[in-house]
Amino acid sequence: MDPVKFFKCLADESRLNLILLITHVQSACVCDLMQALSLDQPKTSRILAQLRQCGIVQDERRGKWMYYSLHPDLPEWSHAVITQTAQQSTPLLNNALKKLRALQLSINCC
Amino acid sequence: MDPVKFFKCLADESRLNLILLITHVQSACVCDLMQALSLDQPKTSRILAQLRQCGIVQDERRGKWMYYSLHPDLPEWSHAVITQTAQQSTPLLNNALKKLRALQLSINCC
DNA sequence: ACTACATATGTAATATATCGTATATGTGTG
DNA sequence: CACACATATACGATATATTACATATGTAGT
Repeated sequence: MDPVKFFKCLADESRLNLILLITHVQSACVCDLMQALSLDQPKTSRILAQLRQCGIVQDERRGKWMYYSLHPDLPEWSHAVITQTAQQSTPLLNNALKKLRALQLSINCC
Repeated sequence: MDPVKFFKCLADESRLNLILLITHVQSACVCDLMQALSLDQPKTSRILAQLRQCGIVQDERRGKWMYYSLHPDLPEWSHAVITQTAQQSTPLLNNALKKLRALQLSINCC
């Protein structure tokens, strides 16, 4: 994992929030993530693809849905950076996390 | 310290290497840093200004020279991220660190 | 005050990243 | 196989970041 590429992924509000949301809930589908952060679908998908290419997340298909989670082979140092950061809370992230958890409990989708 | 702004500072090879060099040697002047990384003077100075504005480093004048060091008020989480990353070694950084230490021992400047 | 040296900043050109929109792909269901 | 839904990608427009070069500022010594 190249440190510069890694930090570029964290250097954008939407990307960072997606990473932190996934870190908090272990695994989530695109539709829940985009709703939680009020992002549009192409943007969400594009960002997740970027994070996947970088090795930060992995995807897994379950029926129609794609589930994203932190990549299990993430080097320890980068994993540590992410968990350090996940403990920092911003209003936006807190709010999104609350929404995401509610979505995951509901039976709407996924 | 806004996480996104912070990670933007780390998301560039020159900026990251400057931060990591400073982390390793505690304190260094601009001329030593630019030589160690083979960067030109305006670029080095501009980057250090950027990092200062972001609260990552502080500067201190000693005669003609400006010394840069990590900012003492850096929040714990960002300090942890930097030290985590500083333990990762890349050939470029190792080489620059060796050069920087040699420069700091010499009596050429500073 | 003049000079040499260390560092900082202005500015325009260029490169890079991001976004919105349209469209494509993949999956399950009738 | 037609349709609905979830997700992915292509592409042009726009914003943002980076660089190179010139020049400015600050400091010490004479």
